[in-house]
Amino acid sequence: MARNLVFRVIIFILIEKQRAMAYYADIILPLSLPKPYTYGMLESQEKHLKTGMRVAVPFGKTKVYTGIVAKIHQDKPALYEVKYIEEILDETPIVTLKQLEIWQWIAAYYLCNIGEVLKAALPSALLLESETVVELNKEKEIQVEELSDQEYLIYEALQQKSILKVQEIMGILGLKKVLPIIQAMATKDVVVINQELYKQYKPKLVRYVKISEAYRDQEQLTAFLATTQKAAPKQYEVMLSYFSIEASTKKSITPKQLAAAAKTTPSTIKSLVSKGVLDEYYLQHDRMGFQGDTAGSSPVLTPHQTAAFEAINTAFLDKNVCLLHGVTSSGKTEVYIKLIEAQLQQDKQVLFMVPEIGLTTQLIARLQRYFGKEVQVYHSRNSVNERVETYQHVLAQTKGKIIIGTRSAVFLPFRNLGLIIVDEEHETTYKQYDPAPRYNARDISVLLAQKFNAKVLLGSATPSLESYDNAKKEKYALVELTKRYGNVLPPAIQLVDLKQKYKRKQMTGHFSDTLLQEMKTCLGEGKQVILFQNRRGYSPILECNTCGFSPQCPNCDVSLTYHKHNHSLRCHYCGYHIAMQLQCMGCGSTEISTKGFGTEQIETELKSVFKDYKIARMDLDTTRGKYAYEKIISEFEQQQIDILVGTQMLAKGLDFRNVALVGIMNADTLLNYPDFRAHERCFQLLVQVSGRAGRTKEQGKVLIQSFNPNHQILQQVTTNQYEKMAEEQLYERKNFKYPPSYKLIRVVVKHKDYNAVNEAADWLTKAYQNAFKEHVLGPEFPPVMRIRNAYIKYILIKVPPAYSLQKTKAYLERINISFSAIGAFRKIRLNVNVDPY
DNA sequence: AGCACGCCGACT
DNA sequence: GTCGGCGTGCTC
Repeated sequence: MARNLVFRVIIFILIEKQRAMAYYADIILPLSLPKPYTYGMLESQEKHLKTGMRVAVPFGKTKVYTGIVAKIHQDKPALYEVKYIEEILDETPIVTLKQLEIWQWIAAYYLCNIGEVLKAALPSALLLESETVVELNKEKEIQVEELSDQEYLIYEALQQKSILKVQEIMGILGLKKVLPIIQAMATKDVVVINQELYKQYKPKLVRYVKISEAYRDQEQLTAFLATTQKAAPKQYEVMLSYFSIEASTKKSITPKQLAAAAKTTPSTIKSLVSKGVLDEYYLQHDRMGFQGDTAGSSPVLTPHQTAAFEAINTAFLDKNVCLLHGVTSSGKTEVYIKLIEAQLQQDKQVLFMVPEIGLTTQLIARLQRYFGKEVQVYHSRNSVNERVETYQHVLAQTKGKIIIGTRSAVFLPFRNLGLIIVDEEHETTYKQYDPAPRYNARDISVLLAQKFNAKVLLGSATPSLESYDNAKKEKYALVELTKRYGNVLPPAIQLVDLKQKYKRKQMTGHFSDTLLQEMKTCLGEGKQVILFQNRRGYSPILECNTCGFSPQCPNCDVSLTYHKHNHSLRCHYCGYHIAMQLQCMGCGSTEISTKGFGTEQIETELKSVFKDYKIARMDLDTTRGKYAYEKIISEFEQQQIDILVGTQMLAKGLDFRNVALVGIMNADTLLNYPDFRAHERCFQLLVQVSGRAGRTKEQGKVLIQSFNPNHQILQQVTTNQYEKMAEEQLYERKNFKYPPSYKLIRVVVKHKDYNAVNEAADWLTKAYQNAFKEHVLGPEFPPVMRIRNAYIKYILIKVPPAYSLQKTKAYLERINISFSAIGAFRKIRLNVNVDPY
């Protein structure tokens, strides 16, 4: 009896000890899962593993994913058996604790899963994925006769290519279900199945040559040169060139460089390498090296800029965020540079956020001129490997204290951040719409700065109403820069009444006589013109004059836009396109007219009026390639283009010296946009576009064509009354319960079945109304109610300022969970967008 | 997000 | 009868 008890106690202690020794890790997987998953680890792994490292873990039956360690603990999960971490992928953590905290915050605030945040935050090359690959089993003699037809096909393919991916096998067999076949072959030992974790990031290695150790010896070398001079004159040449390059530069020598210097081909060098005279070696190279001079000297500020600079510094003494409201071309950049300089002196990192990288080449060039290789650029147009390099530089603080980046740059692993500048803070590109996380990088900047006790400077000529409101309520500091650089006068803005012009037949196409006259004068003086029309293509609607039929997209609820340059009809939502129809698809009539107009049509009209001038167009269609933007911009800068037609791309801080006239073809489309922010947006866009005119001493001119020239917003644009506009709009927002007074949460219901969407949206609306009463709007179809064959319905929840946003969200999530629990609604796609603007 | 499992229609 | 479609549920 007593012995039994002792025995039991010993067993108990052993088990407890065992249990106490076991370590577990909560892993964030880059998938849309509600919470991290717990994995076990071996004792040897436990010693190395730290929070923030990447691990490879099996997930599901076939896949291996890269996850991030969120927590290491000793609580054995009671409800399931854990799987084990397959491999630790990092020596040191690549995600900092601060980043993990931010991820958590984003997931909670924007109502998404932390895995989705992870996917957005890390460069994809850091997230390896497994792929099932099949290889022939070399250990075994294969009896071909014993294979089935399908198995034989695979066997045959494996003779050609030693490793096949599952995808490829699907192609070979023309079948979707191939795994059972492969598994059968594996049990017969014909093939082996492997999980290939492929490392996506490859450092760029550059090949160099140097003289080998043996030939560093003078005698050896002289002997070699003596024999080569006659026998192989080319090789002799190469060696001479080698020494002359080595003498003049201390840098490493590439074979290409050497071949060029000796006027020979790489094969000569190859033979020198095989003779052992030259040695090849490799060095890791950065993909985005900055080669250029740094003028270094800091800019000299004008008195106004100095005042602003000092005001910002003073503001930062007691506020963490400062809004810099500086009119277009007031020289905000110089102020930024001064601020960055101050941070660098304290050895701090600086994040410079820009709305879109393609339009910032001028800015990058300017910053590089001052800060040289300290400037790193991070954006989605970088290749995946380029992004990894920047990520690692920021993490290790090896180089690049200044990061210029688009919204995803807020996810970089900063260590010692001192300042975040958000340029053009009103831009909507800071908000990510799809996929989740639907975050606003401007708002995350504020949070990120908080973590580092760093400062945020929001800069804009037309601040967003939220930021302006925050400044008015003294949550943010406000600094204004009201004078244009060099005291250039703001452009003279004039409205043109289209109603009258049409009535009096003073229109040529879409141009009023006033606009044409101004253009002629301007071009005659050798100046450039910018024309703005916020719609691409030739015309958005095609209509048959006989039957009224107009071609629609089969997948979306929109009419197809006519694109003249490639004679196509395109859908701007899903990319569907067909050839331009010469006959009506409904009745066969050839009388087809166009309705509405886009940039292409303006371009066409221009070409017939201004035959002697070079005309170019800048919109999504003409800026597709990696350097397409840059090309158009530099051509325009160098005045190879006289008239530039474009969409809102033109509005972004481009600095063209020689533009004297800006024409806005039609301001009404902007005003009539069905969105509570339409007026604010219209004002911002028009002011930004106008700012492109007259950036030198002479006053620029802006003409705004509109059917509704008395509209208050247009009036406020012409008189440049930002404050008045802001006050009025803020008042209206408050009255109609919109941001910034109220918070908005938009729930989007999506499915290909029309009725299912309606029913689901109705159910949800009722449930929300129960909880939030009159603060629920909708359900409502958006302007385009079907995209890519899926119907969409919106429900809007307005959260009053007095309500707790957190509680509202918790409630909302609970409703959404009960929604998904209803079988009939399970197929419905639901997404939640917090601050959907 | 995959992927397997299970149920149902089209066709050898 | 089978193949392959899609809806459903699970993955530590």
